[in-house]
Amino acid sequence: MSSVLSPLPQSFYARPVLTVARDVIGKVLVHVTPGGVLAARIVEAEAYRGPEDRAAHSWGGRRTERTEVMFGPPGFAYVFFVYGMHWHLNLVTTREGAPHAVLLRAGEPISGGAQMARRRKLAADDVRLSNGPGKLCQAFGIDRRHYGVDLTCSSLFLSDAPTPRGRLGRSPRIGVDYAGAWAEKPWRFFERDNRWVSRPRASPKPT
DNA sequence: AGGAAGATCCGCT
DNA sequence: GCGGATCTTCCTG
Repeated sequence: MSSVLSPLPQSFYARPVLTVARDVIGKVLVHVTPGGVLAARIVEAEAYRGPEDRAAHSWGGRRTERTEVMFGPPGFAYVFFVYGMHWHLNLVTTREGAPHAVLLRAGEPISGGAQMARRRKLAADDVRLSNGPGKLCQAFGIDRRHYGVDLTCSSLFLSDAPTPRGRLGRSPRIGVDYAGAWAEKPWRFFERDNRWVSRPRASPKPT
């Protein structure tokens, strides 16, 4: 049904970043490719709220060629490259001038599993297909070409959910230990008891 | 001009 | 659990 695979409007993104990060859990990420339609329920996401949030790339008002899209209107894709080999996908939120974004960290495949498996070199039922931000992008074929695309009118978009989400979990964000007190903020949201979540619980802290 | 670090993943122990 | 892979981006000197 094409009705369940239509882009959410800009108004979905034009809200506080923590609200969007929470509400995106259970929504469906869709990528229409020549090889077929890829779709996955988002089960894990994180909010990044520059310029005050030290964990955000837009921290301190850093406005560069890379972060530029975050300073624009909501509903666009912020795609960046890390660790020399991984791409990450963010949703720009809130309003123009507020460099806020939601990182999509994991998804549960519901369509196009064969293509995802081919890209990931795994079996179609392997949880490692998309249980992490880099894995999700590789499975979906997302890279620099998707930087700045309008998520309300592109082949890449977020669709409303055909099924309700499960219980919501919260924890500190992953991999931002360098951010001091900001690293402790519980700005990671995930669907509890879903096996596609990258880490079921918050990572233990050293004493 | 140079270098350090990174919103990670994978394979091995 | 640990370290290597791999390269873009940004800050410093």
